[in-house]
Amino acid sequence: MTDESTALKRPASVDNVSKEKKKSTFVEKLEFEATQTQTIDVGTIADQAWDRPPLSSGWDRKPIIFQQIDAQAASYDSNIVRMFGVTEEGHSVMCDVVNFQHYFYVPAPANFSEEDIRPMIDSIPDENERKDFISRIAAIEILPKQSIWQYNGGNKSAFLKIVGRTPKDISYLRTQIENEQNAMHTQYGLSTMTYDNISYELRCTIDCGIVGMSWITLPANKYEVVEDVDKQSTCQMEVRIDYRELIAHKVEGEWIKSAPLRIMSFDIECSGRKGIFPEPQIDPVITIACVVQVQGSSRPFVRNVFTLNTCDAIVGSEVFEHETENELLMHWADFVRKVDPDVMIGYNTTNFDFPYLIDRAEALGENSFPYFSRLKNVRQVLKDAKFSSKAYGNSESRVVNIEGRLQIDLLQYIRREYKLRSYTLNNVSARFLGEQKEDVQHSMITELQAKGPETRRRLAVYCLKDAYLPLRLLDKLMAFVNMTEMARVTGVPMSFLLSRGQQIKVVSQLFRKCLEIDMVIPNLKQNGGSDEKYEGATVIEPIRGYYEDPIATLDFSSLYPSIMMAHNLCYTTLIIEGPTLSASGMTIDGYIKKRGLNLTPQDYVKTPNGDYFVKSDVQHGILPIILKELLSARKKAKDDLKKEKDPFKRAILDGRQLALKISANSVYGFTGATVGKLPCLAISSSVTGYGRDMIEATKNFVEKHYSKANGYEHDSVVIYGDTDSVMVKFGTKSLEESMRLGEEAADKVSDIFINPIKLEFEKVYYPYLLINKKRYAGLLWTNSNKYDKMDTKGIETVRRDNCQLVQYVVETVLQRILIDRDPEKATEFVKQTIVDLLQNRVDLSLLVISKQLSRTDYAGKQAHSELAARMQKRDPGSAPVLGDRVPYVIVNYSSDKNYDKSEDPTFVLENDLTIDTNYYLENQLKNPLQRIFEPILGAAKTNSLLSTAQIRTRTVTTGDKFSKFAVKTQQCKGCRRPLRKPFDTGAVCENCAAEAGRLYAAELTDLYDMETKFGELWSECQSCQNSVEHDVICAAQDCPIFFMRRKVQKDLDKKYNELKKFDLSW
DNA sequence: TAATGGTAGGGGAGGAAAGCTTTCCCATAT
DNA sequence: TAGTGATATGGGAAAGCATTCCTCCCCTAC
Ligand SMILES: Nc1ccn([C@H]2C[C@H](O)[C@@H](COP(=O)(O)OP(=O)(O)OP(=O)(O)O)O2)c(=O)n1
Ligand code: SF4
Repeated sequence: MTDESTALKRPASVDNVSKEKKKSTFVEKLEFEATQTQTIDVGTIADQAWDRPPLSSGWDRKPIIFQQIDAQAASYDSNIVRMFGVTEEGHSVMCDVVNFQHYFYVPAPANFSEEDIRPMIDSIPDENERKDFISRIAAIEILPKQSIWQYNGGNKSAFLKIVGRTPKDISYLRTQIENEQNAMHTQYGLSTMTYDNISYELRCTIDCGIVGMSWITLPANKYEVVEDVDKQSTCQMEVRIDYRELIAHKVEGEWIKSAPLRIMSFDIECSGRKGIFPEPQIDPVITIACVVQVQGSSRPFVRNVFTLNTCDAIVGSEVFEHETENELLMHWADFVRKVDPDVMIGYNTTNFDFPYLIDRAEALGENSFPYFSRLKNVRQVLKDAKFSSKAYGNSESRVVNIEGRLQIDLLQYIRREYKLRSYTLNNVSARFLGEQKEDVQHSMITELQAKGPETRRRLAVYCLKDAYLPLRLLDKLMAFVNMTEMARVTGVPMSFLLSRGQQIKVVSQLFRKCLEIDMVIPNLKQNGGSDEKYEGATVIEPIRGYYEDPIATLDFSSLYPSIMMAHNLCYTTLIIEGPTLSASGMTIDGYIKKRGLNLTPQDYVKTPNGDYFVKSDVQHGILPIILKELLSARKKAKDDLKKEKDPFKRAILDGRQLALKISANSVYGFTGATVGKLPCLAISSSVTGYGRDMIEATKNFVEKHYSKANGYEHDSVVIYGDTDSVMVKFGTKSLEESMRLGEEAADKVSDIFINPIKLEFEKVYYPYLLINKKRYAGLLWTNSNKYDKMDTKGIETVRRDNCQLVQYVVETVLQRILIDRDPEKATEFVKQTIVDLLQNRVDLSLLVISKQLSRTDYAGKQAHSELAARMQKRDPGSAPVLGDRVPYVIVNYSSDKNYDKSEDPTFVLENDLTIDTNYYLENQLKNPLQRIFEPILGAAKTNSLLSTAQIRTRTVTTGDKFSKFAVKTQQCKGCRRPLRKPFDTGAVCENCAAEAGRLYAAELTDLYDMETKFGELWSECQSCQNSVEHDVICAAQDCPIFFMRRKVQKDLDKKYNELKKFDLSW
């Protein structure tokens, strides 16, 4: 779509170039190719350096080899599967996979043959219904297949494969057959149980062996080229191929490589009214910035900004100015089509940028705007989507279809992969990129936009920076690489990784494996999901206390997956569930005979849970195979981790192996998911049953073997253990000795169990503070020379539902106790902190608590949910929504309920509300500290440290108790006596008037200190915003600097006023 | 055309329930 | 405006309060 209407009013003016001499450091960072700043062709943005490489002639007679980025059924109503991808040279490809026919299976009735098919269908009484049925059928075949329940009642081997054309046909046919009233069922005994209904999005890719982000070869002469005039897409190559002709490459050898994908990151700015979040019906889009980079390269090759109204030039970036918003939007859409990105990324693009652009264009009546996908005639529309899972929480989003372009919203990725207190771009970039990001409020954006080309330039630079950050995050977090790996290992398209859960990954793998061995999966009727729970793992009752001897930790590696592999637990190997067998009153022998199964007692095992499974030499389970693959991918990741030295990269690699571990554990979880596609509690509860037996056996073995009775110096004690681990006190004081015993014990225990079950000696805690189940801390040693780090589990240092002050204090206290071994120093620190807190000297940012808003219908009132509701009333646009974390502080208020006292930190700053320091002492600090100190100092000392009375005396003696009243009743600056209004006009009372000179000087010093402090903060912000010539306008909620700057500013104002009073009295 | 891995567990907060004390009202004795 | 003895005592209901227990919720360890 060429677009003459997006004429640029004016190329970036030449005058402005001179200003570039004094550009900020950020802009210099942005600068990469001076040639790119030349003036731009008016009217069109064709012929740019960013065009894809031209096709060589005769390409259509050679094989097409490309990396596929998205392969999904084109629609519910068609049998075309549409693939988009990129070749190694960077050519864009769209390939329609044709002739694929969707299908499902039904067990054939007894003694059924080809000849019976027609009469059976003819038995449908209603003529229209029959015709409808027949018209949707493409074919029916009788095929030998096994149900995955082969031993558990489903030992049919002949299946009818019902072939339709489109997913819609299949859905119709299935509904007919599953209906118990249907004549084929009542007259011919056709089962109403259907098999192999996988979501149509995956069906074809599974059958073709295509996994997410894999390479495809379209052999020469096997594909058909779509002529330019008929092209539906904007891709360079548009072809069609029969699904049987394409070659899907396994991800191995050379096919591990990646195509040069184009990633475009963008960000938009909207003007807003004061205190109101921008609304697309009213508030215009004023700036859009884009940065485009090839995956894997280190430098963007396009940077540009689309502005409303004029804007001064920016070195290293193109500036496109527009007179109207319509032009701006249309020009941007045109740019997207021209630069043709394979991947579009940003921060919160799913819930903000894309919906805003589309809604805004609609509000402006710009109907031709929402066409920036790779399909020319497909409109981009918004659809509401909900996601709900225990692990990822509940959330709502508005998704937009952009055919052929992957969307990666970094916010969503980071939310899933990293547990953070706050997910604002400011906080995320501070954490991962080590730099604060200034945050400009919407009313300020409006001001910048209104003033002139220079401030608009500032806005544009700000927007550019925000557009570039997601790219840097993508790179630094290796998000694209990790997602590619996950898509390839689990087989799902990359887009599923952010929009779907764990189930779909398991389903994808399960169906692939079943297809290979001719097995079919029943479609269980969704019976509303019974909320049946089963018994999980054992947590050994801890022997609580503070241990100054080394505690060795033994841990089964990948416990549940290895149990499933060792005992061959799978759908395909289940003979019968324990409860069912006992209900029937039969013995297992009797049952096997009755079923006519050819199994001897050596062929199967009974799990601790009482269920029976066949051994792997009879039938090797599918789940164990899947697990093996997942674990080997994990092992690779763990090996990379071992090699890496850089701490940040290690953290990233750790995340990668963790994601793979969770996927493996989710295979177990999937069998226990009663609301899932294929629950099988026999498997999941057998797994946990084995696990319980194993931890018990391990504990017993260790305690029995390492005992005086057995010739050792001490009796060992297992002081704690959770699911797959035991913490052993061997009794020795020597670190080396405990490590040696740990190694040895791990080997001995491993020998008891079947492969691949393995107990590993992991680490020694020394010293070790065991507070409670799932709560402990200790110094972690993996070698006896130097401890690795302090490790804390479950306690406040790793939790996000308290304030950072608590985290900081607890962390410091633990360090002083565990590392310095100096509890005295720890108590001193606590005392000082409490004094600081009660005297309001603790920075507000340390007092912010945040909790996730995880539902819409809370049963009771909660601090965070009530605050969210109040904020909703103040400004609906900026209030937290489902799935967001709500930051709040507890302030003094007339109610004693926390849900009344919670308040938005920014609101607190703006309205000068006072913090309820007592809450932070009593409800935040006290209990966690008590739990730590008590095992070490004893109850008496701890109580005296933390008792209210003691704290009060300590605090009062330090004075300054009146500071919080200072605002209300004016006091003499000298003696603090309340000023008597008519007599004492100035800052000091009559009595102190003589001393006024000295006091004034003291005040001046104070003021000077504050000004210095403010100056420091100010210049910190200026360096953050990379400009010393501009005022600081940032209001970043997560930045501690912001809070300090505001507080000092307020204090300064107060001081000025006080000093003014001196003037009066003199 | 729905889709959502599992269980165990600590700990904070709110709110109902149960228990205790105080207050109030009434009947009765003097 | 109509009706008025005064006082002490005990019992029981109602009200107020503190405590306990349970449930919800968050987030974490496996
Ligand atoms: N997200 C998780 C984490 C754990 N588990 C279960 C299955 C695990 O096998 C078992 C033990 O958990 P670990 O955290 O010790 O993890 P693994 O033993 O699987 O891996 P490894 O110990 O090798 O890191 O708990 C689970 O179901 N889901
Ligand atoms: S407050 Fe200052 S340091 Fe913090 S993000 Fe804003 S500009 Fe940067």
